Amino acid sequence: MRPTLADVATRAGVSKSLVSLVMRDEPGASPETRRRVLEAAGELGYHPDSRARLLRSGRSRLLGVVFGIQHPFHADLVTGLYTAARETGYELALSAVTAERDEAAAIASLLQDRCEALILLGPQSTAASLGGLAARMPVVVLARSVRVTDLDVVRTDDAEGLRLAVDHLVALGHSRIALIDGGRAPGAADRRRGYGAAMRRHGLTAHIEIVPGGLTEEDGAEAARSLLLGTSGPDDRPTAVTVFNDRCATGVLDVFNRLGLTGRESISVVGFDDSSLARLAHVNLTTIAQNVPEMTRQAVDRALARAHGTPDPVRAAVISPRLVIRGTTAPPPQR
Amino acid sequence: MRPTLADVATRAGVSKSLVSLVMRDEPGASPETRRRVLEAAGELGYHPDSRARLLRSGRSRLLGVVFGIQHPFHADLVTGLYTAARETGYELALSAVTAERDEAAAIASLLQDRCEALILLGPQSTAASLGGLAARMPVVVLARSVRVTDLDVVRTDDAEGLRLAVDHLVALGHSRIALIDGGRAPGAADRRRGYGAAMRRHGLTAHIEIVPGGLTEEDGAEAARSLLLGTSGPDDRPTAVTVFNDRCATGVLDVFNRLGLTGRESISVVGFDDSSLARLAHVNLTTIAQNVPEMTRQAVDRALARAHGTPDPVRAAVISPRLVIRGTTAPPPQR
DNA sequence: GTGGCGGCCTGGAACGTTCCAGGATTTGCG
DNA sequence: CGCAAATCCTGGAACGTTCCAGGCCGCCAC
Repeated sequence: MRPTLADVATRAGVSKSLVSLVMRDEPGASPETRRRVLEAAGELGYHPDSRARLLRSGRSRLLGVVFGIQHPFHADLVTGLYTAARETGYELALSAVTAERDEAAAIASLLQDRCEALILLGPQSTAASLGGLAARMPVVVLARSVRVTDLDVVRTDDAEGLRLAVDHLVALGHSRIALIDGGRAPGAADRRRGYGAAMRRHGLTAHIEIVPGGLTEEDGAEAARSLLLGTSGPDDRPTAVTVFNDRCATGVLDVFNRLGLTGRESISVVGFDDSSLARLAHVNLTTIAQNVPEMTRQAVDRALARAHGTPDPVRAAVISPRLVIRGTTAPPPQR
Repeated sequence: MRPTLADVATRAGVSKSLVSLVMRDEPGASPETRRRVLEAAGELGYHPDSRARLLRSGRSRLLGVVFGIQHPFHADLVTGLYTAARETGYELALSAVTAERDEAAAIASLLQDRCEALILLGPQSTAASLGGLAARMPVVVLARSVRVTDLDVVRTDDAEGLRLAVDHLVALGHSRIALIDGGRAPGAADRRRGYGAAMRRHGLTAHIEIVPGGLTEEDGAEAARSLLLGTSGPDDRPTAVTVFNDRCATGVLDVFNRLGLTGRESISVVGFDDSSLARLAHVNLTTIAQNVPEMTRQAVDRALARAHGTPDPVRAAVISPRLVIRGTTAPPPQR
């Protein structure tokens, strides 16, 4: 049986209450007893039982997080959430969405844990069901835009991201710039809009070309092939392409490399996310970086504010992304 | 305030105990009252408080899982664990290791949750500290071999995996087969051993070549470059390479593709893990598949057996891997 | 001296559940 | 018809914490 407060108390020769004080680092115990209590706890290998602790204190100091375990960018976000939460003294309760465990199941399992708030990473649920959830407890949606009241949204300014990408490519001298799209993925619609607007602003309306893509390497590879398919040669193709996300962009790059598109045939590629993937030296992908530390900090802050009954009056935080120039973009080849 | 058992009880005009029975689906209530209770619970939006429930019942029905959030293969394992756990009626409590949150912190946070057992994915801790942990609670180590009593180990037969890889390459006609190594990573030592043994068995002792590598794409890319560096041409190189894991192998492939190593210069590549990465059509990596469903099922079963005081007498489950032939291996080019 | 105050400590009542012992009421059966 | 068994239900004691109301002591100021 695991040791309890009472065991530590008898061992140290004090009362349960005092041990409780010491474990929580609260004032009210002399340095000497404090030392004795900690020693006893150590010897017994005592760890406070969070269940009992939370049951009694009413507040769980727990933040529920729903994320997609196969999604590398979610890994970056969870990493950020952990550090943001640590500063506030809250713990994270993770619940993963997998191929065989849907979002509803992931959320349901957190509901039993009495989290004080829920942070959902790029959720797929309908606006209606998110609304229903938000009516029952504080909810923050991260990395997806959703028009529902009673919940906070923290997301990147996707349109601006694509403006940055297009501006960069135009500045390098490109005009035939295609977009490989994310379909129904969170943020995809905004990125399409941003792409179209930026192209038009540069007077490149005629060169707008949107290729269906997706979130995975696979989708990127397919899109890259369909981009080249049926073109008669380098003159008949975009000289640059901006891609829905880094993962998809590596698929695109892979196809380009395999086909040996270098020199006169080379095509610039811009990704999105600045995931750890993009930073790898051999990939070295120019990309639009989402501001993960800022996003995760805001998500945690807003979740807690809502939990404490003082929600931020501005429901959506739209964070500016930033362009990271690496090796996959260059001036268009002379043809 | 969230409704409690007592609220439901008064609303339905019965005792707390009765409501408790009904909520747990236990016999002992008439169909009619059962209906009334469920109705009352529904109207109030009642959800049982798992904390109180677990506190009282002593058993948490919770399995702690420590995993590396940046590690794609761990994502596959967690997915398997979820489904394995569901069949047993247990829930998973996830705790991630991130760049800024080490394994000790991940474990400590689970200790507070009174999990009935801990499953550690490829842990980095020393054998000694694992032993200390195992003395205090049931522990299963997954995907790493560790010589410690009082804990279960579930792992792939790494040596056999490399034997499969080498046999396959030899059958194709290769003799100059190099290994790109995983260094100190879990399983790496066994894979080195298996590689050496298989090469010797085929009389290829002279061709044994071990290149330092690692777990990431980056490590793979570097190893690939160093493999080619200083060789005078195709005749001076291995014709095949077997790589520590899929992630590292994609780095290797990437460099090979970029350098345009095709036809007469092409080099076969075998990965390890059969992660979702390898299955992508454009990567199409020949690899050694770890049997994830079997490993995760065993891990959960052994964790529970240990938790219930009936540990499997055989402390280590060594699962056979299987060769998955895809597109990155072929007979050596005629030179 | 005595009152008061601050620092240190204790006892016991919650928190929301489960579990146990037993109280009614009905049913079964000789 | 009576007694046992079965069925349905209730009350209250746990589980391991936190929190509140106090108790004891020594010290200082008047």
